[in-house]
Amino acid sequence: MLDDRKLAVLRAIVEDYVSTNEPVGSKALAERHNLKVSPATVRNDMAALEEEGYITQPHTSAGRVPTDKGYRLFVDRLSQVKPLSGAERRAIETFLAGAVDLDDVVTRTVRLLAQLTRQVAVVQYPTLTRSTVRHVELVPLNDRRVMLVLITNTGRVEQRVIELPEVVEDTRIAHLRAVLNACLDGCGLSNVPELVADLPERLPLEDRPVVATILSVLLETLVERHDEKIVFAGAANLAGADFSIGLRDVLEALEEQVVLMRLLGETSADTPSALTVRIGSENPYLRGTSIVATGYGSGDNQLARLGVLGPTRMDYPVTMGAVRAVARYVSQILAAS
Amino acid sequence: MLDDRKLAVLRAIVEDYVSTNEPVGSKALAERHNLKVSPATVRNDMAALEEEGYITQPHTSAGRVPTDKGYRLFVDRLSQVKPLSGAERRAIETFLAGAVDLDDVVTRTVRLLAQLTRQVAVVQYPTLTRSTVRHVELVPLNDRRVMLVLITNTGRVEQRVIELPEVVEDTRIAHLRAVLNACLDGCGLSNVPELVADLPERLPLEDRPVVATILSVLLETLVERHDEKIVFAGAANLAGADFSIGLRDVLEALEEQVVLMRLLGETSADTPSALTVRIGSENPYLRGTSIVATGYGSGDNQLARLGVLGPTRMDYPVTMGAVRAVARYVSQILAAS
DNA sequence: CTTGGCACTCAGGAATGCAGAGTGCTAGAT
DNA sequence: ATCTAGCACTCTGCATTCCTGAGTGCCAAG
Repeated sequence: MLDDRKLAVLRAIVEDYVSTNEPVGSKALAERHNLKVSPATVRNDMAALEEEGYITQPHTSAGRVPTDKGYRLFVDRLSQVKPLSGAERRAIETFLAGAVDLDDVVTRTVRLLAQLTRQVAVVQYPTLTRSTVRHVELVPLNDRRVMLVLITNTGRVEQRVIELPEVVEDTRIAHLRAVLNACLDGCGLSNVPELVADLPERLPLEDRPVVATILSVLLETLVERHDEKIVFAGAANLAGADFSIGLRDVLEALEEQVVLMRLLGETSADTPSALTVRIGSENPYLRGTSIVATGYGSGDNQLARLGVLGPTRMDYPVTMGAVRAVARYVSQILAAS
Repeated sequence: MLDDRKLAVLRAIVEDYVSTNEPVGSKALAERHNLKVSPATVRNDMAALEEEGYITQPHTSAGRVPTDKGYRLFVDRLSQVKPLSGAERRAIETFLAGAVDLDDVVTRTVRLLAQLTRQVAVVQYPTLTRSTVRHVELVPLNDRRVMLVLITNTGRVEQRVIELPEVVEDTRIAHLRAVLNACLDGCGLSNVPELVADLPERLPLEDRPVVATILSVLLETLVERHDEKIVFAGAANLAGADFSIGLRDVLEALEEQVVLMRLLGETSADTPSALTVRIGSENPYLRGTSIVATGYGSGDNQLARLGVLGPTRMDYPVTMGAVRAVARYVSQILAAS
């Protein structure tokens, strides 16, 4: 049904439309991409492509525009991910290498990606699930309150203020800290609940209420925060773009962590580092936008996801190249620290 | 030059224009605000106001629109800050009370303010300058690296990974931690530089390179980060509004911490909790927008600033009320913790 | 000082008329 | 069987024109 030339025509339409933002007609197409056939022939092919739903015309006697289905075919079969230039690679490397802590890595990454793609970049904070406890710290604030600080091997720091059920002197706190660290140091976060389950029973009776309070906060910290945090940058890039839906809706979605999480999607279990591309209506949460995302993290230790969001009319090869490259570099940085 | 009626006319023009977004004419004005004079009289007053530069007409034979100078007079002399409703107050209180840590307080505050004002809200993280050291923690990561964690009495946690110049065993680290805490615990952050100045000299010779490294990072953390962090929310509210400058410029400014800081402005030394209103061209960094900001923090311990940014055509009394109320509540919350 | 009257101005919408790009179809060429 | 050329047709976008209504400024009278 779709011979090689028709595919070439589709590819040409996508490329031209993406770069010019104007419906592309048969004549211009035949000229610009030396297809060696006449506009009339191209028109026939276009009619066939339209019949199949790959392209459409905004109105009679206008050029053609790719549909979501057309972009999908383009991404799957007609395009190649475009690698970054050497200069870009070096820029990424030096920019990310300057980060001082995890927060900084994430912030720099998201800005970098936004600048590179000229779209909105989204980065999820590394999940705690797969990381391990590096240190647990209890800091007395006054005699009824302590601050719990949890440090992971990925450099993430979680903090919570805990109201104690009774007055506790600093020496007892110091002792509890030692107990906690002995119990948890180096353990995977996902194992923490079982590891601390019988902890109260192994301690003197008078410590149990305090320990119970502390543990409940600790567990809460783990489950509540474990992959919620997510940031974006490059909203300014939305200003020019035109979405089928309102700009307002897009901005609202960006500020809603939950929606943003859904947009980035799940890392598929088998191929976590594969690029996911969701085009227009394929995306149930924010139609009219496209998303290019991928997991990051070193090897089998997938940490979280990052990607970009933009209009359906997007330069997919370039965007995919940038997302993939940034994911690799940030994985590398995180693995090193 | 400006008698009472002329001022009343100006107030009416501002109020009508803000609510309708259309140039307001003499006839509509005389009707809606029972001024008890005829449109012709109003016209004369308008001519005078225009002469003085308080209002202007977009084109001949259109109604009048306030100028920046007009808004300024309105804010200074013709309007009263509008307090929030009881329901709003309760909503603020419960929403902010649910915060679990400083990060959460700031995040909730900025969202709340955005929702309340339907503008873009901006909140600066509490400054370290006036806060005191609650605890310094050194966590060994491996034999050449430690993580420095600095906890302040405002609940803020700063973290840095430090590369040590030589291999250092954990016991030495523990000792250094004790020394640092003995030296700094409870001290104001601004005093830290002088307090640690002679620290290397008071330690055995072999510890000095390590201590020097740690201290340099510590000092860096203090100066670099001390009031840089700033967040915003409610960008979606920009979608409808029309600025004299491009939407893109506004979004870009919002993502630029430095610009944002400038926009919020300095807390004036004498009246730190006063509302600052900067209107349109009064604002050198982002003309065409207005900013309503104030300091927050309890009593004489001013922590930082917060405010909102919106189009010049803004409901100042309501916005000012919301900003003031939120600043008070967040001050209260922070003072309690 | 206020008011009513009046002529004047101008933005914005509706109607009109092009010009150009692009299409679909058909008949002929390869 | 496929490609090509030609032609009539359709439709947007743009400029032009016209008209209406809101709003003004000025003046003379109350």
